[in-house]
Amino acid sequence: MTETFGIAELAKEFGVTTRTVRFYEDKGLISPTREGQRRVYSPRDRVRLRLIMRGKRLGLTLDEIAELINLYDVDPSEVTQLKQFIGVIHERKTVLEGQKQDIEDILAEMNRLERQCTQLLSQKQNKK
Amino acid sequence: MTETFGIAELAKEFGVTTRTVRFYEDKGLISPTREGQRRVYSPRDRVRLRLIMRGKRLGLTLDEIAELINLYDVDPSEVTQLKQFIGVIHERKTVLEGQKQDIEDILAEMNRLERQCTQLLSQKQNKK
DNA sequence: AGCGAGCTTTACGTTAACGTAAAGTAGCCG
DNA sequence: CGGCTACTTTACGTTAACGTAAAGCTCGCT
Repeated sequence: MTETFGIAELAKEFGVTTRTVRFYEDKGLISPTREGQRRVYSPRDRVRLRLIMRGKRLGLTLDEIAELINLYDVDPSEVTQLKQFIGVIHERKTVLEGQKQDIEDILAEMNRLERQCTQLLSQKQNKK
Repeated sequence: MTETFGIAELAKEFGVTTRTVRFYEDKGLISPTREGQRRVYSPRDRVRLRLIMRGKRLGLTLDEIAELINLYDVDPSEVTQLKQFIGVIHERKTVLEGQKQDIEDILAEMNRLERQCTQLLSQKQNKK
């Protein structure tokens, strides 16, 4: 028998409210089982939550996150599906590489600004 | 005299509506001058718009983007401000490096999935 | 003078992603 | 049994980031 989790437990682990976790269920992002009326989450649900959080850190909408997550559940027996799948992956990769470039640009600028500042600061410190 | 731009011109260039451009002005992100009643945008406004778009691609809110943009306008004469400034830069860098890591993780997975798919696909192609 | 194109302000509408409050249930503890 | 705690459903509220519609200026053309 595999480990299970309660809703409060998972919410705390990921730093969100239980409302949020239920909301993601409404949106079809996770599908916990029930034990009586209570929700019971599997390790798989937990992995999905982790993926959701990662997506959110990147500014994806829940719909986009759903599309990404569901990639893992594609049936690899149909050739047309496989081709579509590869197409989607390509699109996603393009966007992500753009984002990565954006980040590297900003990081470079930040580093430049930082150097400039520390230098200015040490100048002032010395003069005094 | 330096180049100027109309609102429709800039909107088209960045793929947004004029409403959006005016909205950013309301939020204090850009401050075009007026020529009679009409808005006139400088190259500086254009640069800011470019920065805004980059921020949006990274999933930042307009408030966060404003904070970032205003970093460029800090007065470098006050030591306390400089120190604060360096602090903000540090925070930003941490977040960005996290995002970058997220992206690299997903990209790695995408590549794995892609290889797996193309391989599956060529197998099916050969068997037929 | 009339008119259309392009701009303006004003203001109400919309969507996503939850927050928050109300009211009910199920299990355990003294 | 009463009460607490943790969960549940239902439903209305909120914020960000615009969309969209209405009504009015101004310039240039015919």
